[in-house]
Amino acid sequence: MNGDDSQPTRWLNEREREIWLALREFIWEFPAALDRQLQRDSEMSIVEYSVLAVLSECSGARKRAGDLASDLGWERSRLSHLVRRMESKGVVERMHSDIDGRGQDVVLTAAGWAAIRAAAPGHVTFVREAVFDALTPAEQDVLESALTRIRARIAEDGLWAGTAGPACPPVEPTPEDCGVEA
Amino acid sequence: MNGDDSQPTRWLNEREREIWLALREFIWEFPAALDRQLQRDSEMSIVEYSVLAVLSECSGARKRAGDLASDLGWERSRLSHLVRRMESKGVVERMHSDIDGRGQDVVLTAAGWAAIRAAAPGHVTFVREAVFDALTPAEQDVLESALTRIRARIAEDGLWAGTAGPACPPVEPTPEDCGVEA
DNA sequence: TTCCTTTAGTTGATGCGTCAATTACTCTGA
DNA sequence: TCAGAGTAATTGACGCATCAACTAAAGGAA
Repeated sequence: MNGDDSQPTRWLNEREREIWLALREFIWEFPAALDRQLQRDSEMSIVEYSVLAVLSECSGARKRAGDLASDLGWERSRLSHLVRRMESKGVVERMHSDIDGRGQDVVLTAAGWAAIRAAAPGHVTFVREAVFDALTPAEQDVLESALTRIRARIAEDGLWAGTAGPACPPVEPTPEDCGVEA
Repeated sequence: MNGDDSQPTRWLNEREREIWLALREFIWEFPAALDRQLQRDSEMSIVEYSVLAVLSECSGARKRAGDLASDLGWERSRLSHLVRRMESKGVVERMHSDIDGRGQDVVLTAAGWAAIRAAAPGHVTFVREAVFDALTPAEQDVLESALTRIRARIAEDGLWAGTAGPACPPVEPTPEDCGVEA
């Protein structure tokens, strides 16, 4: 796909332009809006939330740094920098792995648990009200299918990088599972 | 909307979680994919492209910095930093305004024209093939309507910042309009 | 064991966006 | 005509992401 000069460029028509502008605005503003909601209500960024969320879902609230990075679809170094900053805020800790001398585990602290438990309801409510309450189930299906097809097209071209993993847990964070007091 | 603790949080169910993960991945990866395509094929970023695109569509390929910033939905300072970098690459120039001593006009140079004319076909083709060729017209309508409603919901909450303007011209850049040779 | 390769994670340099402060100019009203 | 308020744009500091080294440990083969 693309890179073929033999055909004249098919420019967008008026209707397509409208749709494209809506899509374009959406992809720039929606992530920023997620960030603003969390910053406003919970004083954390969406990326910090993502880390806490993934940790809260794994047993012992503890995970190898590399696994965490690949769950999130991030580079190791991005996670490393972020974990350092989060450690200084006291929401996570680094502990060296029992099984691999090179490894570092990232662990949720009690403060981290408190932070994710406080932030999750507001975040999920925001997503539910902004997205799910705004769309019928049929529209939700079309949306998912459309986005998935767009993704597949771009992946064919080798331009879809990440499996920007789970994160933003739609399920309730349950410290009990991990032996940490709520 | 939001901020109401009186009702229990409505967590996402399995189906909603699936949809949310698809949407979430999409909003993080799609902008990055646009950037990669332009970087790969035209050695420019999507934000540089946006500036060139807006300029290419205005008469004289020249526009007040402030107007340009608001067209793009950006802060003035972001544009100022970017224009400085682009000026050093030779694709735009700054000239002080005739009508307002405080003002600066940003002007497309001949090299800037060449750059946008070379990049636009590939970019538009990428968008067409990734988005429009992947969706039926009915799906395109649902998509636009869904995104617009989500946007409206978030705007009610005061969390939708920008009118991330036009940019990424779906129409062919035409230097003739501006009295610059192709 | 010893050497070599691979892997885990960190670090520092760089680039970009945001925010607050600053400069320079315009506009308004006494 | 001049003081004060408002506006246009720039600048510098800071936070975060990316990339290219770099350190340290694991794994494999002779």
